[in-house]
Amino acid sequence: MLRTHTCGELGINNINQTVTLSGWVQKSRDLGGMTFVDLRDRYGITQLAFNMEINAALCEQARKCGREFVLQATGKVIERSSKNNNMATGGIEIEVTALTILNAAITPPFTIEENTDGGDDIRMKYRYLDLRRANVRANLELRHKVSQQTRTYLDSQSFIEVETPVLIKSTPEGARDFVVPSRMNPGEFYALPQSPQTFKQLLMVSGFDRYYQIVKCFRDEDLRADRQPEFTQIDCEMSFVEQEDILNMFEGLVKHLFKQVKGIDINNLPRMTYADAMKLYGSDKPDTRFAMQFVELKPSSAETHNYASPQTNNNGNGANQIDLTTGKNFPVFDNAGLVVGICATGCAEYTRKQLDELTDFVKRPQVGATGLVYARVNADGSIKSSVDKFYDEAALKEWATAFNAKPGDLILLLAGQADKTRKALNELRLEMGTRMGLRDKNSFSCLWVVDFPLLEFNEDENRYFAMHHPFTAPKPEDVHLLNDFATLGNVRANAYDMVINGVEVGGGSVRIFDKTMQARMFEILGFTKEEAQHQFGFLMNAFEFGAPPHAGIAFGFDRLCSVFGGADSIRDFIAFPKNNSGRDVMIDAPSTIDVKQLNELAIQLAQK
RNA sequence: GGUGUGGUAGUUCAGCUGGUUAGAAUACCUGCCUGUCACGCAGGGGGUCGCGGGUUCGAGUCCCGUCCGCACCGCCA
Repeated sequence: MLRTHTCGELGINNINQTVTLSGWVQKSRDLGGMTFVDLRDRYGITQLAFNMEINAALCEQARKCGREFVLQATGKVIERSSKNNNMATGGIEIEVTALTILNAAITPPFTIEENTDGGDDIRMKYRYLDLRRANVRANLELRHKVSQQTRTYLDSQSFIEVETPVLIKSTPEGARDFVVPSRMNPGEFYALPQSPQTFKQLLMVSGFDRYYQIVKCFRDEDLRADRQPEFTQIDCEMSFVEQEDILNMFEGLVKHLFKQVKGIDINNLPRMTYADAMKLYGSDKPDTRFAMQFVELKPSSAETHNYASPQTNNNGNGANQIDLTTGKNFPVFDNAGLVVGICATGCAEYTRKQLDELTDFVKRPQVGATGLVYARVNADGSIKSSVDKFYDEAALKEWATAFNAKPGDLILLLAGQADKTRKALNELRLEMGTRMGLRDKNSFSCLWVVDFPLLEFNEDENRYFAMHHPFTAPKPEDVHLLNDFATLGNVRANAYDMVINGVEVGGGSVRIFDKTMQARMFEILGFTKEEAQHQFGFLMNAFEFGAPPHAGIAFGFDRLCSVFGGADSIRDFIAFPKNNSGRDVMIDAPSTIDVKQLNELAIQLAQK
């Protein structure tokens, strides 16, 4: 062993021991007569002390060691004459008697510190140096803990981990596949799995009634801060269960993880229907760390959108919807499919500039609103709005009542086509939450969103797509709606998402396990019998051999880790992530391959 | 495919309506310094202003094109 201890463990109790440490030079401070070197490894930093009077040659040697040199130092643990209470080992230092330079290093392109001076680009190019930084290392340690505790919990619940293949078959539904050419079968391709979905269902048919796998999945779609082309799922499936069993089992997993990894006890997860989530938050993944729920003002010509009436409303007070009948023909509102707003507590003092910023925010193409109407509730109870011309004091007072707005509050309203307006208000709500400091990284609000629609209509292709995936079972009470094209959009599924702090961390469904129903689903999704047989025949065949009722869920493991770590981006929870364009800038992938390889694969590149 | 934003020293950035020799901090190098821990002090080196074209007496700055980073929209069953 090249060390007796790590750089993070020595303290006042080790005084007078002779130890050997190995690690990297974090920093060296040359004071002339003496030199201090901070030696770093995974576990911490320990100060090495060199003194010209004690050993001049050694001190000279220490001076030559630059940042990131790899050293082995032997010496005596001594108590510091001036202690540093900011570091774990700050009470002691090593009076070095022997020093070996195990390896020299050139100067790194950025500082290896928590607050590095390096930008994202250069950090990714030298990711192996970036990973030396304590906070990035801590993220990977967190990831390790989450995976260990996931295995501990699922093992305790009799789940077994089964590996499924990575080279599988391409299917047209869902995300774009990454494909891999087959040398032995010229002209044919494997696909990398978007998820092990069909395999885990086949494992249910095989009788492995509790399966899980922490598994890499691949989707060839554009990236985001929270989306990578290869990512990791906690993939789970159970037999002989109903939706309720899944929700309880995996609520248990999340509670276990919060307790073991973060030391936090979380309450039972509330359940919100998809319809309520859309109506109250304009999103199927609401950030419930703060309320600020939507309140609808009903214009005379409101279009109908049958989101179920919510059980809760704004802070439990006020009406969630009031008639906008006292208006004096404010055309924007009168012609809108939906007038909906939020109440920002204590924001009545917002300046003109701030309100203009908010208006610009909602008018960005990514948000897409055409304008923003505000109403301030002044300290004396009077109301000043941007539409005073159209609405009298009495009408505005009705609004304030609907929003349960108190003096000092600010009401923000958007109007337009219903779905787009809800979506835009969702963005505004999150922006206000951020501005008002209501989205604390260290507080966690978890919930289940349930009763998703089974199908989603795509106007471009003029057909229905599975909102979750084609193996999701409709709610039994809605099955009759499948018989009429006009009511397909109203069919609800036994599908559920887990949402933490506005992040969809997991989702799943009760599956179809009946061949006839599965065939019917493929038919609704526009598959011919032949296509369905060709692509998913193996699954429907399996269903003929005694498939048990089953259901499952998959968690986005990288996202779960980033939520636990309080970060918006998943990249720093992945050791070697891809950049925005799907490139690994460190190894410079993807890359071209030579003609010989292409010939072996019987592939000819298209001429540009 | 689209929108926004950025690209200037090793690194992070400043650089106004175009106008002397492009700056700061930090890092790096040299010297001094015996209790530092963001050590201090003195000095020094370091630039294809992403790339290509254009306007102009003159371009880091203006225009056009292009490449790249980041964030977002579309997309992500």
